[in-house]
Amino acid sequence: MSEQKRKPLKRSTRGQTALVVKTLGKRIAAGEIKPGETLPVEQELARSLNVGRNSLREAIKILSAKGMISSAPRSGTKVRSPEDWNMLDPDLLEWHADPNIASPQFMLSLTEMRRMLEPEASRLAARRATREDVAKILAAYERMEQFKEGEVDVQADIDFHTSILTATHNPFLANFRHCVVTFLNAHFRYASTDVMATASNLALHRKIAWAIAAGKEDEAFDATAELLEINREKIETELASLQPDQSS
Amino acid sequence: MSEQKRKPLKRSTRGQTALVVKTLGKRIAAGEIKPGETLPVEQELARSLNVGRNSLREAIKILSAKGMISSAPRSGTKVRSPEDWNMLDPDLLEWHADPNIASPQFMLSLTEMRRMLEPEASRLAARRATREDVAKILAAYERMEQFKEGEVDVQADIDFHTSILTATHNPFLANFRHCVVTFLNAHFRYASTDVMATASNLALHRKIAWAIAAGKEDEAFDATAELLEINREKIETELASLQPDQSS
DNA sequence: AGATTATCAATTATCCTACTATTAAGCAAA
DNA sequence: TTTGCTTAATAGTAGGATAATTGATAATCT
Repeated sequence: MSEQKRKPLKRSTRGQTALVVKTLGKRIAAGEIKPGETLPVEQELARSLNVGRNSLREAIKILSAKGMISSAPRSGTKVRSPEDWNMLDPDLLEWHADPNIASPQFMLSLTEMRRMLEPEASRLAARRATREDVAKILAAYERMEQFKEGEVDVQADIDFHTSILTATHNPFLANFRHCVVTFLNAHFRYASTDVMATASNLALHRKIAWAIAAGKEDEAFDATAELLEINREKIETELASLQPDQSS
Repeated sequence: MSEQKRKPLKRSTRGQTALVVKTLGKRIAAGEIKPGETLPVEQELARSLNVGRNSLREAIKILSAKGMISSAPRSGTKVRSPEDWNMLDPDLLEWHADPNIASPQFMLSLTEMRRMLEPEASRLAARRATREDVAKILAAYERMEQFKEGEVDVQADIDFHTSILTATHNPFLANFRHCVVTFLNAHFRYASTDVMATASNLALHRKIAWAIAAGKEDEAFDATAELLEINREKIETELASLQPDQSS
């Protein structure tokens, strides 16, 4: 028995912290652990999650950095109020977009943000895009075009809007791309694909790309506003059909 | 001396991690440690910062959560490209607004965001504000009004704009308050106070508050747009005077 | 009795040591 | 030059010990 390996456990030695972050983060985002509630004490929580105390603590620190929880000696670790959460953090966006968690309100709020930012972003892109920026936008559009009606390349759509945001050369707008990515991925899961893959949808994207490439600021703005307006209407009817009763 | 306590070191037992986060975060934000560069190995870095390895690791995890660095065994911990940083994180905003770090470009980008979001936010506030929301907005305005010409209550100004963003009942817009807070604080440090404490500035704020309270969406939008437009012009002239040569 | 102060105990914060798994880099063989 | 193996450097994980903070409780004083 001297050669006994004695560790048949799968016990991955890597990614423990990230796993705990995701587990707790999703539970909190889902409201499973409510604001104001106190988490179990370190030792107990670490044991129940099958990780060492260090891994748990590092996960706790990460969630604290995202504004979801706060710790203090003697008081324990508590879930903070949702208005303190950094909702624009990529992880929080992803967790909230989870099919089991995402609310219509979440999607509508994202849509509102897009309608405020993206038309103006297209205008700025038309003003400031470099040759490389324009090339990326056009390349993304061409990938969208190569798909037939009824099909849809979400990644191409994402790249299209992301490259426009990047072309504004405004770091905050560029960061907003996470919202767009989250929204489009979630929308793709919900919506019937024909919503995104219509000929008119493609035509509008082309109009935007050309306007930016030609430096026509107003046209870029208007076309983007039109695209998002159409999008908004579809979202609202889709969400309304998902839960027809809205009156309380 | 036999009773020497042998711990004359200040060695605070609290806040080590937060201190390391701030130290490294600011260094990275300032470009002192450049993207792609590798940090010293854990042991060495912990020693040079006078903290234990755990505290350092927790700080590293927090900075990773903000997108500033990434770690891997054998490769070390590297500073990521700025486009990966979560610029909307409150800490990153604060670090970048540091007088020794903040660039005119940073302030202009923030101004751009404000001009895109806040007029529309005022419109939404006019549409959705509850009685409590309106009360907070009016209270903040009254505090601004109580100051005489030439003086300025930055906190009241911050509360004014924050309460409007909250009144939109859009969690992403509400989160944008960190940008406004950062901007106003930084602006207050830079600008001569008379820029913010003019009678016309106050009058515009009152117009906004009343429009929201009365539910007049278009008026709220227009007044906010006007306020920010005036702001933008002042910012641009201020920044231009700070560094008159822009040609390369 | 009511208020103030002192004590206690629960909990996180920090530090330390040991061990593991990963992987870049160096080296040898084909 | 390419391929494959070995090695060593590094972050990841674990668990224990101690310190400091602070909410709760008991004790004391007015």
